[in-house]
Amino acid sequence: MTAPARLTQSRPPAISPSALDSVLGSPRLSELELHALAPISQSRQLPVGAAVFARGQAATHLVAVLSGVVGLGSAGADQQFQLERCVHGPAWLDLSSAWVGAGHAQDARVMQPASVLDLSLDGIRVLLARFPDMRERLLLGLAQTVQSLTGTTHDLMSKDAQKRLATWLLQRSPVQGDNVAMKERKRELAAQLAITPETLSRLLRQLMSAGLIEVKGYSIKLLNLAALQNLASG
Amino acid sequence: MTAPARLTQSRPPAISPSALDSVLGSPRLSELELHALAPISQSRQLPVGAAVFARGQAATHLVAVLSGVVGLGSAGADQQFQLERCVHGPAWLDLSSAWVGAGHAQDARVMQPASVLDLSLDGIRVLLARFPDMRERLLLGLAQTVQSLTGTTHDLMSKDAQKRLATWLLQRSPVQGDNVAMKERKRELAAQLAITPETLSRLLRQLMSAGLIEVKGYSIKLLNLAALQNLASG
DNA sequence: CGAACCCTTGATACGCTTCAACAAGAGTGG
DNA sequence: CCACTCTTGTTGAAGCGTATCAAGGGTTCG
Repeated sequence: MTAPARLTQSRPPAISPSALDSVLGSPRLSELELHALAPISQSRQLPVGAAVFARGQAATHLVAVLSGVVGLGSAGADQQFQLERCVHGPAWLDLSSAWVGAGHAQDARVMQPASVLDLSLDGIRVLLARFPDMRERLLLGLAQTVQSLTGTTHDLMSKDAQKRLATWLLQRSPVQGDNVAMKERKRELAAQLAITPETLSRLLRQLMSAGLIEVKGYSIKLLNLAALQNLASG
Repeated sequence: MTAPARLTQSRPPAISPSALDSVLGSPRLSELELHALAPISQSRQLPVGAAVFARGQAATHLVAVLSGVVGLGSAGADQQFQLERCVHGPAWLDLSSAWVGAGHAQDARVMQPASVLDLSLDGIRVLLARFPDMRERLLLGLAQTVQSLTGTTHDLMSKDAQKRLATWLLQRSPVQGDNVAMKERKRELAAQLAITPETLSRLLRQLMSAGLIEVKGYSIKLLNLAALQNLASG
C-alpha cells in the first residue's frame, strides 16, 4: 500500500505545447497562436509546498498548471494550509482574479511538483483582438469554472457527507467494477469533501460493509454503481 | 412589521438602457453598442413563481435580470423550490451555461416580479468581434461570478452558521449603527445561508441578546461592528 | 370569523467534529 | 539489522452544532 506519488525532485523544465493545448481547450492551437503566446507567457518549476500565489497578492497574470498538482485554499498562521480545491495539470488555476483586479482571492500551494504558467493579462488582451478562437477558449474556461463551482456549492448546501462522497466516487469513474486510483491523500480528499479525515474513514468503511465499494489502500473498486448513484442523487 | 415588498402586478414593460448599463458594467454603453444590442436581445416580464429557465434546458442565450428578483436553485417534485442564491436586478443571472453548451445547471424562479433579458449567444459573438469593450464586460462578469462563488464555497466549507450570518450582515452594510433592511423573507435568507429558518431565528436572537444587533421585524440595526467583524473572520 | 402564511420557541435526534489512543509503513542513523 | 521517529490512516468516546418535529402567536385576507 503505497501513498500517491510524491516526487521530491522537480521535473525537467519542458514547456510542452501539448499541455498548453489541454489548458486552452479545443480547437488545437495554431502555429500562429503558439507563436503569439510564447512572448507573453512564462513558466515556473515549483517544488512541493511552494506558494504559487498568495491571497490578496496583485493578480496581473492568468495562471495555469501545466503539470503536477496545485491546491487552492487559505493559508493559516503557522505553516498550515486549509485546502479547498485541487487542480491537476494541465488545467487553469486562476482565470478570474486578474480580470477583477482586486488581487487573488485564495492562496495556492504546490501539492505535487508542478510546472506553472503565467500569462500576462495585457498580452492576452492583444491575443483576444487577433484571435477569435482565443475569446472562446477563455470564455469557455471561465464558464466551466462557474459551472463547477455552482455544482460544488449545490453539493455543500444540500448533500450530507455520504452523498458528497458517493458523488465524488462516481465523478472519478462511472464504470461498474472499475478500480479508482486515488491521486491524492485521503486527508486531501476529505478536505475537498469538507469533512474530517476521521469521518471519511468511517464513511468508507460504512460503504464497504454495505457492499457498495471495496477499499484497498489508495485504490477503490466500485461494486454497486446503481446503489451509489441512488445515494448520490437521492 | 410589514413583509418585504411583494407586488402581485407586473411592472410596465420598460427596457431601460440604464438597467442594461448596470448589467454590462462600466464603461457606459455607447450609442453604437446599444444599437447593436437591440436586435439580439429580448425581454420578458414575469410574475412571481414563474420559471425563468429550468435545469437541463438548452441554454442558447445569456440571461440577465433587469429588475426584480430571481432565485437560483433546484426545483423539487411537488411545487417546492430549494433556493440557493438570489439575484437582484439589474445583474447577470446566467452568464455561463450558454458557453458550455450543456444546458442550464440550475432552475431559476421569479421571487419578485421581474424583467428578464435574453441575449442570443450568436449575436453576442458578433458583438465581441466588433466591440473590444464588450469582451471586457463579459469576461469581467464571468470573473466576478467566479470570485463570488469561490467566496461562497469558502464560507460553506470553513464557517459555521453564526459566522456566515455575521458575514452576510457585514456584506449588506458595513456601517456602524446602520439599519439593514431585509429585501427578502427570513426563510429565503436562511436558504442562502444554508440553514433552516428555525436556526436563523435562534441565531438572530443570540446576536441580539449579545448586544451585537437589534432586530425589528425585517430591519436589523448593527450595534457593534467590530464584534461582528471579529465573528465573521474568526 | 376561519384559513393561510410567516416567524418563533422548545424538546429531541442525528451528523459530524474533536480529542485521544493506536497500528502500520517509510525514512534515518546507529 | 534493529531501534527510532515521523507521517498517515483507523478506531472509539464524548460533545457541539444544526436539523427535525411539534406547538403557539402574530398578520393578512377572504
